[in-house]
Amino acid sequence: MTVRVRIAPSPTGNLHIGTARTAVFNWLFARHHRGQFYLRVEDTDLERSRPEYTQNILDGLTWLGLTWDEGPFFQSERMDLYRQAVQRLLDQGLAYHCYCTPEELDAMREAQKAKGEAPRYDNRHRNLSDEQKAAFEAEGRKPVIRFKIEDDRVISWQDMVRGQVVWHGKDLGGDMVIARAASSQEMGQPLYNLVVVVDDIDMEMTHIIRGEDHIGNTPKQILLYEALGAKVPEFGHTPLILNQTGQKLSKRDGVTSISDFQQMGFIAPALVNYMTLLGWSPPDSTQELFSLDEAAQQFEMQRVTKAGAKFDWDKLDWINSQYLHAMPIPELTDRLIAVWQEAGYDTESGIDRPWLEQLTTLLGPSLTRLKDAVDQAQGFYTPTVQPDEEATAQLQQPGATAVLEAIATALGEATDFSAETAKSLINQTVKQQNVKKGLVMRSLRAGLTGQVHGPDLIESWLLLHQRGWDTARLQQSLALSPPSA
RNA sequence: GCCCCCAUCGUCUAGAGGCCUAGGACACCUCCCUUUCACGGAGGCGACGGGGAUUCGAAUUCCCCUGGGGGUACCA
Repeated sequence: MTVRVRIAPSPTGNLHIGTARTAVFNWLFARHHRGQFYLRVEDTDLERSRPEYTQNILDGLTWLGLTWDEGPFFQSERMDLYRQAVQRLLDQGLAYHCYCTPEELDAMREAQKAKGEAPRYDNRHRNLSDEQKAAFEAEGRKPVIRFKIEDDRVISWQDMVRGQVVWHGKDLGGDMVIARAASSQEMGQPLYNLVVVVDDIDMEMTHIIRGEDHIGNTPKQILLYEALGAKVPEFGHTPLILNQTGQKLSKRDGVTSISDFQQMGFIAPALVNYMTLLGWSPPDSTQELFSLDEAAQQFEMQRVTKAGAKFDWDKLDWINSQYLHAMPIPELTDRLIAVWQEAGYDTESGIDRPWLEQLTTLLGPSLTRLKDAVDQAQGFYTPTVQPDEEATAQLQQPGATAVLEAIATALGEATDFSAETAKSLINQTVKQQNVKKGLVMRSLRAGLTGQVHGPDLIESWLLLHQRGWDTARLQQSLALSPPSA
């Protein structure tokens, strides 16, 4: 039998990292078993669903590389199917019209709570007579449709990650609403639990892998599978991604949507790698860096953890940096050019590809996120220097001015310029000024870049020289430093 | 409140009765590399929530407690 799984996001927000992680597990499971991965957009809540969110979700999954084999299907386009199923349940006497008002239900639940009981629907309209129904209709009440859940039912399943799970019918909150209120002739909008089951049956899903927050829906859905005469699929409830305080990660926790991570400079393979590690580890658990395809080969639900995992920015950063550092220079250059252009840097005038690749080579090892390249490259896209506090202090050091003057002079006399030239200029200055090399290096860095920290000085100098900015910068820094004695 | 789930270093995890003096990774600390910063390399710090039970032997099995989380809609 072909394995068939799905990701079923609701377009009520951007692609959430929790949803994406569920998608990762489903994708890996499908690939591992050479099965099919479906994408279904659960947009039955017309009030909250928005097309731009759907787009964001599709874009996000694509960006992550979680390609789907079938879909996207839209539930909003499949309403007839759901209504037919509801009608069937009605016809079979497994569902019925309930005329309770929201106010009545609230009052009932309040009373139950006050008595220390679990709030639930007490099935009061399960056996209404025709007269009673007529009376409610006459009042203008519009009924919802409820599916019968027997209190004494025991529902259990073998969960792919949790083992045997058992629920009792009485804990399911009473007969459940499967269609919203509407006049009894029309039938209201079908609701989540019903719709999901109808689709999963129709699409022949074999395994349902979803977040643990859905575990309470599973017994209700199993009852619906039975009522609709369908085979019950396997279920696997994955642990949730938690915030710093250990609660389910939600939009209120700040950055949680995939597009935000993308925006911040994380790259897809790194993010997906990290999400996979949040709740799963390969058989060789010392291996932490792997591609989606590598993970798919080894993926098994048995290795999915049961406990929730706190989201850890440090680890994500580390993984992202590993990918960035391992990326071939041409590719990294392309990505950085995009980032620089977005930051408003002119990557074209007076610049050639080799220069860009050299700069990328210089900066690459210090990048954690692509966006880091904006700050780090700033000095290479600005003709002038603005020495910061530390650099200014360095320029005030005894002998610093003389050193810069000497280098500026020698630089003016140099005919060609290479790493060797730069090194010999430095050594020459050390001898000529009779100072420590450290003074020359630090002063030169301060004078050239305006900072006391940064990437390799010689390489930086080469890059600046190619732009023709080094001499002017030295002069500029000289103007700020005290005259040499 | 009620129901369900979970419980190993600060964090992510390995561990399916002896291989555990509990392994790896992130973070942190030290050293090396580097006359800067970072990268890289080598070390270090650091955990089985508590109590019973089973067993020759328990991080691993069972029970209780404690703690944490999820759910409890005419949302998904």
